[in-house]
Amino acid sequence: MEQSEGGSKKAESEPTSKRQLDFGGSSGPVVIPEQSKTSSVASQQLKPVLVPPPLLMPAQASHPPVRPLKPESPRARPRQTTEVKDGTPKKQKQCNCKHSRCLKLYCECFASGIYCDGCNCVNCHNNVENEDARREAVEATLERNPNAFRPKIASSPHGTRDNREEAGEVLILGKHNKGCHCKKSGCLKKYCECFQANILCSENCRCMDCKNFEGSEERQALFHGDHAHITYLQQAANAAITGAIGSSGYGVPPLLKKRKGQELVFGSTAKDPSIYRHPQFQQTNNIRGPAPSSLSSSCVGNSAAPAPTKSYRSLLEGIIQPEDLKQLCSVLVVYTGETGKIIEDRNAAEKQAEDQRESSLTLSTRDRCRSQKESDAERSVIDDCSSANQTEKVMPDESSSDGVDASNGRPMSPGTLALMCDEQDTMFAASESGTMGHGGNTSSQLPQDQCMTETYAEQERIILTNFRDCLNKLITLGQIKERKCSAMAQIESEDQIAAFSNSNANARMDTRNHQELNNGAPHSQLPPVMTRTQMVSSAVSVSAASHSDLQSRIPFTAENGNLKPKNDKPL
DNA sequence: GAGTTTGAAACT
DNA sequence: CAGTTTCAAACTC
Repeated sequence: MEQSEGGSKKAESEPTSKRQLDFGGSSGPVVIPEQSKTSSVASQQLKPVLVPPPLLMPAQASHPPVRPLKPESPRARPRQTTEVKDGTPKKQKQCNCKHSRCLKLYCECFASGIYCDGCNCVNCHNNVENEDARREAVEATLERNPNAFRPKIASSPHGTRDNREEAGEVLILGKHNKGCHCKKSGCLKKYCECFQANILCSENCRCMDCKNFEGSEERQALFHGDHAHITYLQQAANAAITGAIGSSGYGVPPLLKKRKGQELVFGSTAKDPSIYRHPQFQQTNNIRGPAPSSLSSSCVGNSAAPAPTKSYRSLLEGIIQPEDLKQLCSVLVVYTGETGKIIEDRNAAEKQAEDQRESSLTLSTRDRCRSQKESDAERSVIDDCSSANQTEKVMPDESSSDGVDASNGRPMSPGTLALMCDEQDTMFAASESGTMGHGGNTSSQLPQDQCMTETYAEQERIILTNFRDCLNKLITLGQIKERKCSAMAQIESEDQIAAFSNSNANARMDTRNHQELNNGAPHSQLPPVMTRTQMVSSAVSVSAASHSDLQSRIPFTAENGNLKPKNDKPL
């Protein structure tokens, strides 16, 4: 090992000026200004802080992992932690390295990209005076791992903001890039980098007997009690961990314990971890909490398969994607165009009729009644469309291809425009121009204010009614999926128990089952699981069906920007 | 504060 | 890439 070369206890010898340390090229750290001292650390010089680019977010900033905002172990040695409050480091960590010369990632200062300063290390080379050695060490480290100085905690699109957690002043966002590999700590101690960074373990982790997942009773307890309570719960957690580990090794429940070189019985070979996103697939070891199932408790992963994601996932997550929403919005936009077309055509017809009658009468109440009747009829037609059983899909740009966008001069209500917010780029401008009419001649195309109001109301009613139906369909689909997941989980659990009770049993059956499930192939005992594509297709087809059905039922077509009755049907 | 435990990093 | 060793922080007593 590299050992002492004349202990240079550097704390007194080093300047603490900000410096750009060379971390080997563009990936090197960026100096951030020395933090102003706080009263609590007035006696301490803050180190020049160097963080790898990109600049880190407060909650995930340092590398190694930031200290949790809460809880801070009551026994934590005060001098060691980099307390972060409101993103402001209050105190720099001081390492105690003895054998690494502070030139390896063992050293938190070095790993954080900062010079040692005021540390208790021995034979430190992580200072200006040993810049060459330090640079070599940095290069060697980067050679081993190019991301060595990058943040370990990546913000995650799947990060969760759980109300309960937020209430407990804990923000759980991001995930560990490499994941932890804890075996004995239950990921509820600061040994665990995830826990230390105040994040949930993720599918990147290969930990055993993980309790650092959303819904974990132990974990929640840690974040909700007062300090004494936390201590008590920590002890309880310790007891739980100790007891769980027992003589049999890791705290994986016997039924679920992973045998070395063998897949974890439950779902270790699942290709799609999203299957675990259902709460019923989340870890519930020793938990009788929110998670309704007693399935897998271990987040033991497998190199071939990521461990389950442990944060709560909506039933519709993975089914409804942003693009799906966009599509749905597009469908709504189409409806807007269609209904606007209908209404405008109706108005035009009315106007024409009026013109023909000319000076005879003013607009009669009879027309009003007729308008109302028609709108009711149209609404019923569209409502009907919601349940149409078609599978045609609607492409987002279909509205434009139909020539039924707002550029045709159809009025759009503010509410409808709001619905179209996601279509701003392509739709909003068009709708604006549409509102203005061709050539911007508003007065010549728009009906009277009263008619506009009625038009808006009617249009919105139609659109929103249809949208409501779509949402109802989605709810139904989610419920279907929930039921299937529940059934699946139950049968899975029974399979495991049976497999383990049989000494010859192994994980292959479960593996196969999971593969089947994840491939959407029929489970031997289960109805086929609806895949995301199927769900989305179904959901979208609700809209698409409505749209296409609407198209076929609406007695108008848009040609050359003008509305014309289909088949010369009379209005 | 000494000793132990733990898990990441480094090494083989 | 898996197993082992080294290391320093976290933790216990």
